Amino acid sequence: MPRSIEANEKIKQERRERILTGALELFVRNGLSGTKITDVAQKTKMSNGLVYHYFSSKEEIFIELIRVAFERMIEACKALESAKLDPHVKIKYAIDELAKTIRSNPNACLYHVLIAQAATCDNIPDKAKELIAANRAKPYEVITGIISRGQKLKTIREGSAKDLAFFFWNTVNGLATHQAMYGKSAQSPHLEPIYHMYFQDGE
Amino acid sequence: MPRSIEANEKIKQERRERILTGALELFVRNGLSGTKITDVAQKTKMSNGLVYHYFSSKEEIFIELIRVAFERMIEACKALESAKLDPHVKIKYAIDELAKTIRSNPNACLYHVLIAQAATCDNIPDKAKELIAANRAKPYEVITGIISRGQKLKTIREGSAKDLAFFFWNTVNGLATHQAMYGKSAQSPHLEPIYHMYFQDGE
DNA sequence: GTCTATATCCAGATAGAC
DNA sequence: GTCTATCTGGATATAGAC
Repeated sequence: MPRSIEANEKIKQERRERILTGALELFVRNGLSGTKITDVAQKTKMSNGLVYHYFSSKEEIFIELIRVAFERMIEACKALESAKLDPHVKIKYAIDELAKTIRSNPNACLYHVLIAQAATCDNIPDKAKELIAANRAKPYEVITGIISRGQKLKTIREGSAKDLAFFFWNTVNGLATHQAMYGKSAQSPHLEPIYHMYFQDGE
Repeated sequence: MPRSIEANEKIKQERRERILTGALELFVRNGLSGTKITDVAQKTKMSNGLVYHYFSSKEEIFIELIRVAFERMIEACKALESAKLDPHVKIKYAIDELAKTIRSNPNACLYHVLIAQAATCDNIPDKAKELIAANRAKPYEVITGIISRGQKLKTIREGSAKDLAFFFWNTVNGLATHQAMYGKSAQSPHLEPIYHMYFQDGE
């Protein structure tokens, strides 16, 4: 019965997805240790045991989420890096796109918050720490690089490019956290104040 | 023996302080549910049971920390509100003072982070939620008010005062989180980019 | 006031039926 | 593949000695 093997594989993937999506929201709201397997099971309408059929432990779910979060983040960074845009346009584009994604894609939003939170936590699996250590710098480097180039061209304000990159990601984290907390009901802040950090007036 | 009663009272206060300080750091790094009473006991060099002599539960410690955190925050807000400064000077002053405190006072810094984290969490005691609900808006209102007045005087950029206040506190949270994570080893970002959100060049 | 020992409970993870 | 029942460990909180 080759047909059913294929179908099973599909179910398997769908189940894993459901667990990951449900756990993501719970981890963001309650943290790793604050989330019980029972919570994940309830949220995904599965039994306790079934969750363990797809993941060998709660931590494994967490690690997988962190892995995917960085995978997407790094991918987006690379796309941004290689885009054919002037640096100052690129920065504005990055802000706008990230804000748009955060507002329209709850899942992507939660991934941002997960990374932000995980980076400040001590009691997460070693594997997750390794992933964070290995990937954390990349987004900062990309933004720092773009800003530096813009500064050489005088289209981005002078000042420490690293600091500007820090505030860039801090803004993104803040928007994501805000959106994750208040959801659609929240009025999303306008981004003009952020532009002013990077660009002269009239840009 | 009235002398020893007095002395005991002093010990009691000192012990409570030690527990609160130790727990604060642990809660920030590991979250409420990620922090075990044993961790608190170890960090404060007390026995497990002694901690329970001063606080009836882990959650009570947490609630007390949230209470103190807001108490200080609100106090600082009121002081700022009633200061005799032009609005735009006041905003710059607030940014500078908050940044300075965060950099030089690890404890104050952790209080900022605790509030920021707690506000996004679901699995905290009801009492803590109430405290957050009751106090959360105040700091935003204060900053929004100052900005509005500055905008009327044309010394602060136009735009949604609420949004500017949002970015204000997001910046503070980001600086505090950064400082709490990397401590003294971290290079603290320069604040010029932040000023640009609020003030025209040449201010 | 402080400690050790322990009761109790709950969450993570497994086993085995269906 | 899915469920229920259960084992096991560890964490909260308490009791009682000093």
